[in-house]
Amino acid sequence: MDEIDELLSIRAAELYYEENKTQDEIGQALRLTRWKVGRLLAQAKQQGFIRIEILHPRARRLPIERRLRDERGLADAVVVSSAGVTSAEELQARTAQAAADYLTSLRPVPRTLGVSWGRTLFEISQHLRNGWASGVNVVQINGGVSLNRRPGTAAATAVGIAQKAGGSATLLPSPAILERLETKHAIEADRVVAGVIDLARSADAYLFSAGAADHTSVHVESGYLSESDVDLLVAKGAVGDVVGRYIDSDGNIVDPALDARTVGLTLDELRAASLGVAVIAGRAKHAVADAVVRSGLCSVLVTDEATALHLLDG
Amino acid sequence: MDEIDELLSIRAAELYYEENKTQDEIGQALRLTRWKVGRLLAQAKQQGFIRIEILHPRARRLPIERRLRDERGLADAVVVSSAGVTSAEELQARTAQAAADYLTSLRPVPRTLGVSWGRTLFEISQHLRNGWASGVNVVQINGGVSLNRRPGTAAATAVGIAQKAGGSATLLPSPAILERLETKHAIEADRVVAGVIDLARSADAYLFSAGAADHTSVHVESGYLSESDVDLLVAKGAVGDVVGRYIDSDGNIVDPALDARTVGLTLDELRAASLGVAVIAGRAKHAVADAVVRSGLCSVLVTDEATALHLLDG
DNA sequence: GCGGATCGTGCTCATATGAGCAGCATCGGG
DNA sequence: CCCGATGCTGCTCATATGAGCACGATCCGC
Repeated sequence: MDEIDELLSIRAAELYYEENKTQDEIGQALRLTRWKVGRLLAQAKQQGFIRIEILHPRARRLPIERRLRDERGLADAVVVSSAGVTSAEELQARTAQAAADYLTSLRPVPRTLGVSWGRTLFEISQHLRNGWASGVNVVQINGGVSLNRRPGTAAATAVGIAQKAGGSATLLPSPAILERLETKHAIEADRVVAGVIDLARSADAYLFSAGAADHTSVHVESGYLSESDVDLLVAKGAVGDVVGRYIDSDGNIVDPALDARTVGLTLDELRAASLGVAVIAGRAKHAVADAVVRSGLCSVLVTDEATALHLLDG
Repeated sequence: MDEIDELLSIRAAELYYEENKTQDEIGQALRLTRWKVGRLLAQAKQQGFIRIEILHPRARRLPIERRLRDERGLADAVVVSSAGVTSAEELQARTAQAAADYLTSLRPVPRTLGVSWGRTLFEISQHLRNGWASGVNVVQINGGVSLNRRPGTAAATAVGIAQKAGGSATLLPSPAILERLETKHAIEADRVVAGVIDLARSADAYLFSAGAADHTSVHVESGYLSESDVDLLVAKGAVGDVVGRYIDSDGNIVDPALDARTVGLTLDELRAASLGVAVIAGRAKHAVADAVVRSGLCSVLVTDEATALHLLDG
């Protein structure tokens, strides 16, 4: 397109989009035929001079979702728009809302839903509406008794999701990570715990998030790991955790010994699931999100625009 | 619009604008009639959920131009888009380009064009194309012999504009501001000077900018005023200058004594012109721009989006 | 200078969209 | 409980837009 056509296409776009003239009227104004105007507008669009944004907290970015499906092999993806977002909290809220919406629209409705816990999951539970489904049994897929602060959020999350669906929750009565391997084996040998884990393995769908490998992690907050433990994991290449298990950028377990002391579904079990919905948002989680998607830990990803673009460009 | 319709309108907008589906297809996807979809889209637009931007250095904001004409009584207005502008220089360049475009498209082509001088005018002269008009006589409307730095830009501006139009330039051989009133009278009495000013009074159109009342002013740079002179003018309420004459926010002369020593057209002569094009852009000039428009110094304004919005909101 | 290839143009025709209207549901006052 | 007012729905019809095509201009190699 030459200079003169480029300028004309801008003039045409102004009249078309800002003054909502018809292409015919624009043609008269600029002394062009309406077909020429149509072509100019098409070119302006195609060259990216026209930017159309949907400004709404619930807005999604369908073209990016499509690319995630096509280029990253995901079964499905939900990407919330970052347009107009000012704080990390707002982004987190939008993503949680989108995850809640996705869960609500799932067909067939899962009879058993395995869930992890953490800030993201808790927020999703709060964004779900009463009656989002009926008769869903929610089961925890990893250990989650908080040790110090915010006791019970893990339980509150699962129970909240279940109650709002008019179903029941099955809690995993175990710490996330145990200090000694023997204790972990003993806990797993417990009839109740073993039963819950079996139930978790049989879930129709899983909903989980991922944590960044830094000091803000819920595992540090909950007392399962110390800040220096996390530093050590980072030194070994950890980018974050999924259901309490720390992985590197290829999705491999960073510290097998630690992993062996972690209660709940293994990552391979999660990978084998037919429907695993990961909800991961925010700048801090770009690296984990990448690892999760690359290593096939989820089949569905709910995320924000910036994280999605990171996955696609990287 | 209730919550559910709002959400639907967002979903519809996503499919319509991002996936370019037809309203009918969207209807099928969302189980709505195509009329409902059309109404949802109209609502989304009307409620401002859809934002269409034209991203191009030459893009204008026609709705704002219309408001300037309607609400501020201008005969015409040109507002350049600020979208994607990163520096003040870029904004200045866009505005100068727009002014050059406006001048080029002026019908009837002015036979005599009165111009001021300064950074903005110089930039406009550079953005004009060779042959932008034919046979325009350009005449300076205020004194403009630079005293120290950048000698000759005032002359270069007028000559440049004239040459590119295949016409001639008539320079006003006088300083902008004289130190003594007597000298000013003497200069004005000079046959050549008086002739130029008479010619300037008879111009068909005027093109001028405005300066901010601060130390970056060309009058300081050129040595006509000291920094403390400007401080004094500001203390008296000056917001900026037009053709070397400092005005307050109502467009009144701030310092009549200084004004009497300033050579060139008076503001009242400028106000009486049938076509006066003011080109004013940038954050620093919001206040002068306001004064110029309020007091009717120009009939046409070329400016940037932010300045225009300032004029409309204030 | 000639003939083919290429491109842009303005048409025809099919499709998509918007305006306006009659029918129906919903709501609140009598 | 009834009835008119209100607002939403899905239609008809007019208009705006897009797809595809035939024509003529322009460019380039021979």
